[in-house]
Amino acid sequence: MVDDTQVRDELRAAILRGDFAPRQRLVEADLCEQFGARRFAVRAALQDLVAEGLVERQQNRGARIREISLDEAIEISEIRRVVEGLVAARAAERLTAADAKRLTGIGRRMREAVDGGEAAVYSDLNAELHSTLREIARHETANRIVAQLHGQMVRHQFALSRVPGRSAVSLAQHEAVIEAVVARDPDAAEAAMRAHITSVIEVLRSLG
Amino acid sequence: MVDDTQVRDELRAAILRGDFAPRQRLVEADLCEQFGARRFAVRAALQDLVAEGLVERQQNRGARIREISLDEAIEISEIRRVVEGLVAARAAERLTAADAKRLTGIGRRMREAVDGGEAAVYSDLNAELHSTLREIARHETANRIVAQLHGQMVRHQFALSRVPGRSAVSLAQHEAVIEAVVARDPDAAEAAMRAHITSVIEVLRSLG
DNA sequence: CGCGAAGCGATTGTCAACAATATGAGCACC
DNA sequence: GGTGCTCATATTGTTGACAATCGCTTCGCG
Repeated sequence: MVDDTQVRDELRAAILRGDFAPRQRLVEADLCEQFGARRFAVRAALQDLVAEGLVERQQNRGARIREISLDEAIEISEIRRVVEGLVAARAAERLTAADAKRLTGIGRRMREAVDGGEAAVYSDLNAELHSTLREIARHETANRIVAQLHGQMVRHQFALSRVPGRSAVSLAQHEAVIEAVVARDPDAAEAAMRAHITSVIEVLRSLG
Repeated sequence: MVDDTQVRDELRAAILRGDFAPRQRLVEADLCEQFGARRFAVRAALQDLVAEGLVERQQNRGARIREISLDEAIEISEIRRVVEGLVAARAAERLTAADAKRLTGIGRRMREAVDGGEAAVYSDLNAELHSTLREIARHETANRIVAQLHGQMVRHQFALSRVPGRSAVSLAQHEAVIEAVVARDPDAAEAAMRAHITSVIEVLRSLG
């Protein structure tokens, strides 16, 4: 059976993968064919993705991929700065010995990836670090918000990763975050995470 | 004609007004009658409110008012602490002379309300202060998130306002926020707002 | 009397057809 | 050649009807 949450998840994955261009129209009939679903399910999926901020709808003109401007990407990053700061602080408070091992392992692999010039690997580790911190922090509300905002940023995230020399700067900041969390110092962890995302915001500004 | 956004807005208003109890079932047919709408529109409205976190749905068992536990209310307040901190800082940066006048006016009326023992008036002014700051900050993303989280908190907010001696403590904190914003000091404004919401969180914890 | 199966009413989930609307092409007219 | 109008077409919005499912009651059987 074709579950409507399945259509929603597949469509979201396709959007995050970059299968659709910003402002591209999402014609319901086409999506039905693409996902082998009924129009009813597609419609429900679209409504959900509107709520997630990935899709926008206009009365009688259907749905299209929402375009996130650079200004909005900066706003989103400003929120992420404070919310992920909270996540980092809380991870520092709740850290177990096993968590510490995981984090230092990610840090080591990050350094290896940067030294080896493996940009794609580093990008994956970046995602892994942030999501591991969220896992450690166990803050459901924060996780939901960060996940949603992250989804809206995918396209800009890609642009970020292509800025030359970015990974070296980013690596040092990530190591500072890991160090503070492993030291179980919430204030330092929050400050380090905020410093990291502040630098992301500065790069975004420089792209304007 | 009965617009489905209209049903959604009315239903949301009813929930925020406290017309429904937590965990109360929302039977589609009843809502149709109550709002004079078709089931189609009610269904779409419910789906939107699920996304807003006010309603929850279970397969084949329909929708009910989502109950927000005290723990979750604390989590939500932790997010609000950092996001409204950002809003306050940004309001301090963007403040105009007219804005300053509005804020000091709200502060003066707050003090009068507390001195006069008018709890309801003070509660309204509280909401007005926070929303005025959001207006001044003009941070769309933050506003959306705060509005959503605030909606989920209504019931607990009510409990808060009934804590004896709360308004005197709260007044001083609000005045500190206003003072810092009017002084155009972003860091002080953020700190003052965080201190304010920290105290809200402590009261919530004490209720557990 | 206890227990499980079957039936029932209430409610939600799904559908295919129909209505309403926007968009763009073709045409008359200036 | 340009401009505004009309109409065809593609697409979305809405409907009432029907199917599926749930929780509960009742009934049969040991």
